[in-house]
Amino acid sequence: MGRQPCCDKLGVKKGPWTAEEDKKLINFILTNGQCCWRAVPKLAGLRRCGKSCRLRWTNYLRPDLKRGLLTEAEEQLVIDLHARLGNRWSKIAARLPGRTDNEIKNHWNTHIKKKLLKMGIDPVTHQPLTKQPSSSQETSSMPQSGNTHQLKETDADGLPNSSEENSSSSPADAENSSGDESLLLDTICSDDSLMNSLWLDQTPLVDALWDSAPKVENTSNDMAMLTSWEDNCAWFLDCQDFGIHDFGFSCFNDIESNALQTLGLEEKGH
DNA sequence: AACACGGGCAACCGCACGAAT
DNA sequence: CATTCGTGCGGTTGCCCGTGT
Repeated sequence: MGRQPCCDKLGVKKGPWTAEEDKKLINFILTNGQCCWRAVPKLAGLRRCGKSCRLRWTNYLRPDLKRGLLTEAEEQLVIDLHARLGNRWSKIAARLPGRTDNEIKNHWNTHIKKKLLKMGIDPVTHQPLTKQPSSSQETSSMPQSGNTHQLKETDADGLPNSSEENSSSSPADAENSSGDESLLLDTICSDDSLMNSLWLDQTPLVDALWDSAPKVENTSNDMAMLTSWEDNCAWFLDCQDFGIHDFGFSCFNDIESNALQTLGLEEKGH
């Protein structure tokens, strides 16, 4: 059963988004909410694929996005989550409100991977790189095998069993139970409360994370979050001319609780 | 100053999955 | 139950920009 393309390729614009298109999209979403992405381009007056609109919104335009480089703490959390979840970027991103899977994925590929390699850690398996050239080749030349293996051995949703995880008794842990690995994790996870939250599958860990982050501009203040976003998207201020505050911008007023809710739902949903 | 190269990031592509019909 | 549709996800690509020669 052949799938139809998500949109007719004819007349669909591709490539970088213009400020004008951004404005149109955000104006539409704020007016109508997120529903039926396929219809969005038409209704919003965009010559874009619905998919493209969704991506643009989720990865770049969402008001609750935290722009800028990942903090040290965020990076460490990503490393640790990756050790548990593998390349399930959306799951990892769900643990870092304000960050997108794409952003994390890019950051992983461009920064963290190298960092780990420098530290002598295999970014795929999270095992210390072995000296034998053949085995290191093995590990790095089977991109997903390690991860898929890990995934199969974690929960269906890829998250650790709360009770078992604390005692590092998961198979994945057993797999990674070399001294070096625990040393790495110890180094990474020096914050006990943070790690407890993590393994207990509690979203507030991110708050702890942000609180512990040295240069966090938003101290769980949603307006601060908005402000930082506005700082990064000067044009967004223009959108106020469209009457954003009139049509439901309040939906972003309680970003943190929304994020927590969303995360809770997501975990149940997946 | 000009060119080549590499890194970083935004965006696209194709597949998978779940809901709806 | 089979099929269709919409969406989400992960991998990959391509462009832009900074740096080195």
